[in-house]
Amino acid sequence: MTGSGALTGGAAGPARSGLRVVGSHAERLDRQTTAQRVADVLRERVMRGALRSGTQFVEQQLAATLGVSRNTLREAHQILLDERLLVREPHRGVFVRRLDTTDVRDIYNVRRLVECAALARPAQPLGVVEMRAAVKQGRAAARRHDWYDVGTADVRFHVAVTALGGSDRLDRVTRSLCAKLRLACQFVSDAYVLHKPFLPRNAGILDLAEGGDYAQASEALRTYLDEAEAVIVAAVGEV
Amino acid sequence: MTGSGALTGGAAGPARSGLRVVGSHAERLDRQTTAQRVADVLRERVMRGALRSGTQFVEQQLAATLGVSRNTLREAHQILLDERLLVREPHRGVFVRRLDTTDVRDIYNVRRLVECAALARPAQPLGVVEMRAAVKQGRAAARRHDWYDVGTADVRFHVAVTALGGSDRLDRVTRSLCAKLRLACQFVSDAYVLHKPFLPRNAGILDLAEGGDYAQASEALRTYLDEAEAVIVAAVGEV
DNA sequence: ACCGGACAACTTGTTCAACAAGCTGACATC
DNA sequence: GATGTCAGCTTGTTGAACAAGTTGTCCGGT
Repeated sequence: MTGSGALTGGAAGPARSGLRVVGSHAERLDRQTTAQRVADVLRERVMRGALRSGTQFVEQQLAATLGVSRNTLREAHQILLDERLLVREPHRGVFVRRLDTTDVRDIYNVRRLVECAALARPAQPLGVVEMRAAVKQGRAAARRHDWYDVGTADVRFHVAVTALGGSDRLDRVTRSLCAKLRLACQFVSDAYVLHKPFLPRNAGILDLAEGGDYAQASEALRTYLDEAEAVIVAAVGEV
Repeated sequence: MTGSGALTGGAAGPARSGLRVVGSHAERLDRQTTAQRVADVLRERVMRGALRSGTQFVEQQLAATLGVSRNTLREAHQILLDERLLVREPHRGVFVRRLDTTDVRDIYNVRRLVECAALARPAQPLGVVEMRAAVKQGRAAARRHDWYDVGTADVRFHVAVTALGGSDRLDRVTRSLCAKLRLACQFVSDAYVLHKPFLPRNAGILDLAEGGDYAQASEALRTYLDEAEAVIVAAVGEV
């Protein structure tokens, strides 16, 4: 161990101290393996756009700078490979995934199906409080002109919408799709254009949901997704 | 390398010879890494029920019998871990996942959403030929009393249904959920009870779809899923 | 008989060094 | 200009080693 300490990334996650009320039947302790932490660090870098689409992860070099062994790094790669943030070309290397317009359209098709269904017939209406928190976080980030954080808040909002449906698995789908979409965000010339218009939209959807008008909220969400798709498809298409 | 040859699994996949028309922008060659092949072998064993839910994968021993190194085996584990067929308890080991009734219900919720939507408004109606092939395969397997293969055909049928929707990502979701459900099948006392009643159901859904009555086909599918859920929940619940 | 602590055996977590397999680009050849 | 060869580099895989953590056992104290 070189002790470079490159792994002391950021916050390890929300609300993690002492004993946890175990969700259903999951991990007992939140201790993470090194490979998972490495994956977290790399995921964050990729989503922030620090590693552009298409750049290669060179094992030896990356392992050295992160202060972990090549084997451990490879385990981390496998995690991100499965999340489809990276792709592996045998004997050539792993690369940050490139999304094309087909990918973006497919992702939005799935999001329309999943999110709109959850919002139209919510199984856990109490989830709106999380939506509200996300809107608040987004506004605060916008005031700071921290567009990455605006994006994070947006993801949080849409995961919250999905959570209304009460399915852990669908939550994971939305989270994963939003993460992948961030790969495409780097093609939008400036983040301002990408995120700003969608803040009031989320707020509008929240209002409708809080008013109990889920049908109309779901419609508004569909419009949101259509427009977001158009923006990103345009950005990706002109590369 | 011990040369035990334990990895020479089964068919590497369908329709793979010579040059392929590259799907969209994916792998150029179908060459697999050793870890992937190991993962394939283990996945097959788990789904066949050869490794019961809860059994531990002991690394040293398993690596030896498979004729691969511990590191490679760990990469394979990571793949199956990502697919959530296995769970890891830090410093204790990886285990074949155990599904509870909550899991089963959630899985069927997602399947209802995804499959019924695809069948109700098919984007690629030509996909029915694959559905038909799956029904045929299922009947043939039933005549042979090969209930595992009946299950495989059933998965194929429902993936085909999902494929009508035209979304690669949703296909993967269905495939993954069906794989996980197989973990629960071992709790059904005999496979006959589990699979036999659903053969004619699939055939009925196929008839409706071929007749162009997608709305009613979708309804029939929903009924199918409701009943299948009940059977498996009952089996898992009484353990 | 019950409790808690020390301890040994074992498994997983991680690293390291080495070599085999396969890709890439440069150079030589026709 | 097209093709073949070769060296250099990166990834794929292995085996051995040690650190860290878990589990069960033994033992003395009460």
